[in-house]
Amino acid sequence: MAGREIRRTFAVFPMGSVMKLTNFSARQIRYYEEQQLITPDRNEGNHRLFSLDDIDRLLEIRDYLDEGYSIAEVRDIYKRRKDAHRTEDAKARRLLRDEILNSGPFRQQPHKSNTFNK
DNA sequence: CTTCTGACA
DNA sequence: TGTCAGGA
Repeated sequence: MAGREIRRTFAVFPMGSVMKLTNFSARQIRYYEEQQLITPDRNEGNHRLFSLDDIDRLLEIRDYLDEGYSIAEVRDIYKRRKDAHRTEDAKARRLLRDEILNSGPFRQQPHKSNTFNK
């Protein structure tokens, strides 16, 4: 996580900007934070600071809402999305681990009982 | 002036 | 969800 990545997660936008960019009221934005849909940072004065990722998510939430989904349903959508991403991640790690274990200096010697004949 | 939390006449 | 209070 560096370079391009940190820029999307770097929180710098104040409430007022996010309100204009998303057309949501401060009340709604704070509520979505309570629902764990976004996780803005805070500055020295306890004022929220939003990242581009936060804004993207809010715009996405607006789309779901416009499509008729309830906030509870949107919350579930992200929960499922995260779970799917996790199992996918675990799968990738297992494959990588097996790859490392079965090649190079960590290669496991296939133990044959008959190394003589043949 | 902007944003924050808590509360609901 | 809106809105008002009282503070930072």
